[in-house]
Amino acid sequence: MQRTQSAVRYSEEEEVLARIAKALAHPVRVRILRLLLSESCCFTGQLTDFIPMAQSTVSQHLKVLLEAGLIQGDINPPKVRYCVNRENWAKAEAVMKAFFVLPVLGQCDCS
Amino acid sequence: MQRTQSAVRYSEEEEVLARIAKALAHPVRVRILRLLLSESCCFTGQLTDFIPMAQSTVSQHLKVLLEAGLIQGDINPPKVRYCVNRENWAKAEAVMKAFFVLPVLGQCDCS
DNA sequence: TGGCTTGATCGTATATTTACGATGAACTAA
DNA sequence: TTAGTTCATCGTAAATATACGATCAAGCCA
Repeated sequence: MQRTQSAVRYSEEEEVLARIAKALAHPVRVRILRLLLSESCCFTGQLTDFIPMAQSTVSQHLKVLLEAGLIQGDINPPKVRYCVNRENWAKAEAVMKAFFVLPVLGQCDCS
Repeated sequence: MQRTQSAVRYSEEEEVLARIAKALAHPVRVRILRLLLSESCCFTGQLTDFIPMAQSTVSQHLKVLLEAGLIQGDINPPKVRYCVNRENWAKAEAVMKAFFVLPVLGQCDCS
């Protein structure tokens, strides 16, 4: 059994899926995405009305989603309107689906 | 705009999805799951042959997946055989699917 | 101009994650 | 019993994530 490291290289799929998952890995970001998805259109700082957290914290989570490409912002001072990035959202869905579609093969007598 | 906190409560769905996503949020864990899924059956420490990391680190990642319920281990000393927990895997797939199935509603003129 | 609103960013504290080597526990084989 | 194998756990270091208040920037309105 190998016991030391030797430069880990991940495949594109591994990296991409992990990156998407990381963006979804906090309940507040899940909520933000659901709010953006369920509203008829984009959203603004009303987000902070639905999310009982400091404004700066919400902004930080928005940044994470933004950097993951899952949302985009329309700067319209003094307001900013956020919405789901449809293209990347579809990509994320496809990546997730492809991952879960892998069948659990064969029989296994694990306890 | 709200600027201070006031006890954040998340819905079950928000918590569950974030928990699953967190388990998938590292490329090595994605790889481990793919290995377990693609092999005809369970797996053992051969994992460390496919993953160039310290054995203790792989074990740590296995623990994360284990605690998320995505895999299970069959202790068969001195070996341990891991496999995907089919039931929870199906649940995870359902939760993910339900999340992504939310349509991106309406039109949006975000930049 | 001065003050208001919105929202990002900064500085900071704390918690969690990630990685490693070393060690320990459990069982097998000699 | 002794030695070897497999794998978890411990201890630790470094990086990242999370949350907050304070502040800054941009634009509005009076």
